[in-house]
Amino acid sequence: MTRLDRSSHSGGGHAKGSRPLNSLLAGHRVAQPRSAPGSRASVQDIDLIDILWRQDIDLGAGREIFDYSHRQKEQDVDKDLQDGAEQDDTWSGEGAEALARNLLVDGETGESFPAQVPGGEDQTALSLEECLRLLEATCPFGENAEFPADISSITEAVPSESEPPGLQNNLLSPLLTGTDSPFDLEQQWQDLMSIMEMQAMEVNTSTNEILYSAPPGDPLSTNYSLAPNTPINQNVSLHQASLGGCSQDFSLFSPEVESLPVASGSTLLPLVPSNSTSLNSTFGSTNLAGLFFPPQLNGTANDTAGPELPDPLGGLLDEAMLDEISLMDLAIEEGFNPVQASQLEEEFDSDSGLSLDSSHSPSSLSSSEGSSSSSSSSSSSSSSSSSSSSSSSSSSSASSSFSEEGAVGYSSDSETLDLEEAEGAVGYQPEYSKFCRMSYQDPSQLSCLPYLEHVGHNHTYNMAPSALDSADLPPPSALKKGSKEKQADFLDKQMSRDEHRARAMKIPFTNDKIINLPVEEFNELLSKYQLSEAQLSLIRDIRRRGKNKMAAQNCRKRKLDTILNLERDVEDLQRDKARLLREKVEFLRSLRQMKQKVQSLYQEVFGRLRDENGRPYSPSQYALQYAGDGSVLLIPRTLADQQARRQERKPKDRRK
DNA sequence: AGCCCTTGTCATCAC
DNA sequence: AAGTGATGACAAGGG
Repeated sequence: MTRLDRSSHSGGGHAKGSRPLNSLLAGHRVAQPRSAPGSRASVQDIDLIDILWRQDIDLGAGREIFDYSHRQKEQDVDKDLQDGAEQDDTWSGEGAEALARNLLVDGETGESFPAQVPGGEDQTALSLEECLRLLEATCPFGENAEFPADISSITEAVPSESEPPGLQNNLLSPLLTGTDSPFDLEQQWQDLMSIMEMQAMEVNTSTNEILYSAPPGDPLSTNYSLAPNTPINQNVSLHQASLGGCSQDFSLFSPEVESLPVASGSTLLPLVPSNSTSLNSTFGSTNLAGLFFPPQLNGTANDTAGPELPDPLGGLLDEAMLDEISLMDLAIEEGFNPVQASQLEEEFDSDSGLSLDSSHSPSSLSSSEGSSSSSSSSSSSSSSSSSSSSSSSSSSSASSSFSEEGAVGYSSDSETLDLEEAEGAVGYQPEYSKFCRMSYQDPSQLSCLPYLEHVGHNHTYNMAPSALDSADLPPPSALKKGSKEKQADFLDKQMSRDEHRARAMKIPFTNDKIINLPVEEFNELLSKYQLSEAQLSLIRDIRRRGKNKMAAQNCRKRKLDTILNLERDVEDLQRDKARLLREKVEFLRSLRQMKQKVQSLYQEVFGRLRDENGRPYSPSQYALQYAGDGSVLLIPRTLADQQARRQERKPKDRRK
């Protein structure tokens, strides 16, 4: 099924695609007087297509396009395409033919109605079920529908006889203004279109269906056209949407617009409307204007304006549209990939923790530690909290849990040691190596540190010689070859400056104790020995430096954790945003479909109604109204207008 | 030799 | 007030 096929069905189909509008219009004017009463057709004569025709008429397209006689010429589309001049004649003939077929033409709107079916009431109530059945029966949008090959025909057909001359070209205007849109918007929109396609949302199908049946002013369709390959339209719509208040005036789904793409964007430019009122003018003949347009849009409707039944979905759509646009923009900005997002969504659906505090964030995981700590047996006795942390973070964050550095005491709740793998996968080498080195600070951990680790970069000045002896023993081969002197040199190199100083000052206990003992025990230790002032001073410096060293390491770890957590938070937010965008698009699509059904139902029901004389009701004089109990009432338009105004005021009052 | 990274250290502040 | 942690800044060592 091609877009072309579908398009024909809606407005295009009626226009029989290629029929030049000027010819259609001319023919119409000649053959179809504004009022052609007297012609009657029974309900039986009305086939589903007829109903759809009327629907399309109500959609606001020029009635010429939808003339009944026109429909009969559907099969001649190809021929019409080939010979436009001939179509003028054909059209004239069709108009006459329409009259001959006893079509009733609305005096104001020019809509043609199959006349007459006995039994009609001013107040006609139909069950909702019945209406739905009718709707299903009329299920429009045949797959084989034809798309108007000549876009100009559509655009030309837009202006109808009932429209003010100056407004005849306005139907497409909002969309055509897209030529003014910045290129980036166009590009973004195209990107978005591709995204939509990737999501396999069947957007094209649903959209096209709507496109060719929905009234041009349908707010829903207006801003959410997902049909691809319509750069101009898309561009405009996005642009307009960004303008907020103007968004409602545009109809991306309007048949005219959708049919634009291939044909000619340039030719459509002249049709740009001057203001939003043009829409109402365009749709003046439709009784759906009120139903499918936000009330405010109907404010300037002329006498022939359609019923002003409030659109129950209008308000929702308005907000939704704007939000949607913004979301789309965001998504585009960030290169939202729906496919990836969907995949990730499942994986991270529940994971949207945004805590930036490394100490609390589940993401603050010590991956490097996991690897390094395991090798370095990092966690000392004081590394209390680390072990308890069961972070779920599988992310690549190399955030380190300081649990192994018990002495340091930095441990985040979320810290986990199972990040080793994740980090390795990520390849965050700097941190990894860093953490490996960091973990040795706790003397108790040194026993597990790889020997080469210290050889390469030994800053364990505060390590007690005894600890170094056990932890930093050279490889067996070295021991075999090395003499005691070599060992001494090696150990000497392994000692930190403070250790050297302590040895030089003949401090009677290890730096490890000096640094890690609690204050009370430390003081007890000092009291046990007779130490000089120099020794005491050195010991205090060693303790201070040792603690500060660990503090610095922790500080650096925290800093890295924070950065990593922030990065992951950004990723999570992007995923969430993508998911929300997808959901919103889905909701909007559903809403659009519902609106379409309601619209079709309205047309179907209204088209079948007949007064006591068997004549159809004029859309300009009557309107259908949904009752609270599910029934549908036929009420005078004046009454409907009043009610619509009332409902229009309510929201305003609420705002106040 | 210069750059970058890691680590230690100091100074300072806050608790 | 002392002890300790946190952190910016600087310097040294190593790749």
